Amino acid sequence: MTQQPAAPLDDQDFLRLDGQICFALNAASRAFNGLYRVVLKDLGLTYPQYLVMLVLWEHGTMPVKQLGRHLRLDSGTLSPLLKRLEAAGLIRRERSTEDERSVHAALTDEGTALRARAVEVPRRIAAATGFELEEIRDLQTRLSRLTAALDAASFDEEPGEEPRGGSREEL
Amino acid sequence: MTQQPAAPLDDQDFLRLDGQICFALNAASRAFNGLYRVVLKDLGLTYPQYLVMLVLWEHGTMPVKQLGRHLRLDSGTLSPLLKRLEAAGLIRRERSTEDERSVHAALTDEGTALRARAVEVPRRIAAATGFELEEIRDLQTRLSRLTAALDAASFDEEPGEEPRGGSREEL
DNA sequence: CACAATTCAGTTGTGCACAACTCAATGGCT
DNA sequence: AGCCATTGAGTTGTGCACAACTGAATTGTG
Repeated sequence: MTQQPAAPLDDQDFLRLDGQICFALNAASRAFNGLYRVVLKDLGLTYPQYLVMLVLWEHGTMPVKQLGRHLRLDSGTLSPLLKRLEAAGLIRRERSTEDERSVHAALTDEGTALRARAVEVPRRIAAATGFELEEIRDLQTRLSRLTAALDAASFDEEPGEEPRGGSREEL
Repeated sequence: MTQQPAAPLDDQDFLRLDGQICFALNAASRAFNGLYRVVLKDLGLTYPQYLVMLVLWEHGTMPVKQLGRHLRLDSGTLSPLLKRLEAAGLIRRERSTEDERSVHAALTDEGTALRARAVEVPRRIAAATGFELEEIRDLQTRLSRLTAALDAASFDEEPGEEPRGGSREEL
């Protein structure tokens, strides 16, 4: 758009460009969040809580650790979030008997029942955005590649970190 | 990937797909944030603070309101953020004399000087991700379109909200 | 001019993200 | 068996996002 064919980019251009892509991704994420906030209000869920419920609806009872791998969240985020879901009566948390360090998140009847009302969420989102399935798929693929690249990059930039278990499951 | 040519998607598929795109965008945003966190640590800036500084470096002194339009943030987010930037000595905040409701954010000498160290940030990010300029541009365009669509959608979904000034400036 | 509506920054309260930490349970190693 | 590093969940503290609100300054209208 503003780029002339033969004009080399200077520092100012790079900073401006950097701001643009940062901003675009940030804004898209927040805009998405905002739309879901509106749609999910009926269900009494926040966006991250919805993501947790989606995983549980699909996979059933699951230890917190594994939930964290799926959603790429650590216990510092999940613990209070799950506590709120439990307070809302949607899940139960029970210590594993075979490994008492582990806590399993399980759907309550109420949590299971909520799924019936959640099935309309994707429709409402899709209808609101007017996006084609293919378009969504394509964007998702690009974002996943971006995430993978950024992960690897963060890892390299980190001075001396421990390997942090590379066997992440893809959702 | 898992989609068969002739198989119609049922509710479960839609929920799973919804989880995937939500998750992908969320994860990408956080991964980006994480990489910037590492790179920006040297400058003593967080990612949103960096975005604010980028705007000020490019445009100079600017009222909080306008900053909010650029970054799509309201005073509830900007006020404490700017207070921290002021505490760090990077900006000054001064009430406008012509309109005492308005507060202008201005760079201090220290804030201006920080730009010299910030010019390497985009290079480090670019080097870390290995992305081509064109690829970044393309993604940015898609995300901007997505944001615009989501904005319009949120607006339509909102039961009865006030117009909320539609003259947003594009960064 | 007076008064009501609007605008702007700031505050409060809730929830998420993440680093750094605690603590108990576990598993490997001698 | 005894010791110690590791693992898993949770807590604490900081910062961001956003809704709802406050209060002061300004603007519009009669």
